Amino acid sequence: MPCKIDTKTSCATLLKVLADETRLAVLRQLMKRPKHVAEINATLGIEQTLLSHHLKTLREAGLVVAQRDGKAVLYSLAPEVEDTRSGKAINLGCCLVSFK
Amino acid sequence: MPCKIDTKTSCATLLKVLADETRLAVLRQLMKRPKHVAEINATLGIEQTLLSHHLKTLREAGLVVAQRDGKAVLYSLAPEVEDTRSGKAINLGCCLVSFK
DNA sequence: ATTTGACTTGAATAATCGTTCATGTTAATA
DNA sequence: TATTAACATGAACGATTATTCAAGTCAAAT
Repeated sequence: MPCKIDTKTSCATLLKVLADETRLAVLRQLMKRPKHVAEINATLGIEQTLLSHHLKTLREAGLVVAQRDGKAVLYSLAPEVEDTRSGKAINLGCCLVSFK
Repeated sequence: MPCKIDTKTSCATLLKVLADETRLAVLRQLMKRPKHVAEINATLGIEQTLLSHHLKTLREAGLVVAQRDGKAVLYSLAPEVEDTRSGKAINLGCCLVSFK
């Protein structure tokens, strides 16, 4: 499935991806720096398979990108949604969600 | 049910309220000015009873406030979430959602 | 006092989403 | 090349959420 950040994708659809405790926590971590799955999960403490599903949701929405790093996978915030100014916000195109 | 904008309410819970096409459309209208239910629905074209349910959700989340006006009801953006600077954003406490 | 207009509410159903479990993939190591 | 570590996927199930339908409230007009 392609990236959801295009002209067709509604703002509500993208906000829905953001509107989850786990996924928000992941994004907040990746706003600081790229991390491996295990590292992300260290502070979450949920089942790895569940995190994997959430990461897929984030990927398909175009909010994060994954790249293999040995037998691990490194996740980072997608460049398209990165807020270069503050580094504390996520740019969904339709709206900007800024955290404190 | 009380207002959901308090310290206990998670950001995800509030974002979930925002993450709906209809509710977003309503908020965008109310960011401009207060409106009656019928006026809100004029541009939405959904069943009135359905809009009423969405308005309830917005009310319970503390995003909008309602006041009777004759036999109509006037809705406005809740003062707590209003962004006094831009007038184009919604302040959820945990984060600020700004539109273009 | 009844009717009408403008909305709200509750209950039932339909649709979507999150979680779990079993299995699959990929890359390094033995 | 078999094994293990790190992660992904698909299907099934349970929990939430959206939508509809029927009934109810409240204020103004008749």
